[in-house]
Amino acid sequence: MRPSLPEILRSHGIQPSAQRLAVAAYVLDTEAHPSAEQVWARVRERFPMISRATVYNTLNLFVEKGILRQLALSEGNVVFDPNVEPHHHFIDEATGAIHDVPWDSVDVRRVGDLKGLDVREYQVVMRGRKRTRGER
Amino acid sequence: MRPSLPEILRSHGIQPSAQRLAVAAYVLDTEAHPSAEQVWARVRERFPMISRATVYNTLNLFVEKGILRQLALSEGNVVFDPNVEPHHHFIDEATGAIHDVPWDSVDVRRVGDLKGLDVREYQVVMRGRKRTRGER
DNA sequence: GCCCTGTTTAGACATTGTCTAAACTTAGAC
DNA sequence: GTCTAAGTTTAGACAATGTCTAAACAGGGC
Repeated sequence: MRPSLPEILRSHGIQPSAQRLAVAAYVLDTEAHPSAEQVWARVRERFPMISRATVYNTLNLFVEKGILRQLALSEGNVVFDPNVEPHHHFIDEATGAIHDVPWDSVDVRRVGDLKGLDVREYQVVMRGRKRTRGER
Repeated sequence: MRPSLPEILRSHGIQPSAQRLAVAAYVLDTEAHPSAEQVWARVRERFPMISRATVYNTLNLFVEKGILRQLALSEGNVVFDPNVEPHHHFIDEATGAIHDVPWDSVDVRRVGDLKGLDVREYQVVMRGRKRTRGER
């Protein structure tokens, strides 16, 4: 069973507040990889008085505390991902949608062998189209 | 021997002009992965009357015509790369510098096997530090 | 020379994000 | 319950990056 939102925040050193919970409720439970403006729009539906600055502050705080990851994959789109475990990304060229790809479904080798480079983390970024229907 | 700049532009369907050549002279011959503003600053040193809009137009045109690639790797930084062949990227966390990594120096397998995804292109994005001295 | 087409320009505008100072809320001490 | 200090939120100003527009400006073909 998943810990409650206030527990998740507290366990990462974040003091819960109504605004932070509202942001967390949306952003920790989406696969949509939303931008900051999209998060603001969504949260405002249920919490119309929340300010833009608070949403930005909160997202940055969550990233800093490690419950969210910030991604910049396609041009000019910074986006948030609640999946902080290592994984890859697939970008649908038709729609721009970003999908997570499980770590184990791709083999990457020899990354550690690059001379002169101390690679601390990596991911494969893929671009293409989602297949229609069940082909493959 | 490398074709002259006007030939490169023409062979990609771009009509050469003084401004386009000035942008090309810098951006096609750098490994620095500059942003649009950096390109503007650099080009202006030798060509002080060039406008910002022209630099943006020209870079977008070059990307569209395939002599330049646009990258968005680290947060909020859109950057240009004259290397349009497949290759990977390494981002130095200390400096933010982006380095090209040759395609063959990393093995990636099973990318084609992902079900539901038709992957048309991919790259490995690595983050870490450059090693000091000759270790490894 | 004169058109026509394509290019360049300055500045207005849009979008995304940060900063500031004041107002507000909370937790804990009393 | 009240007080205070610390932390949080707010609106709006500001900054950085990028696009758009309308006018000015080549340059080639006639």
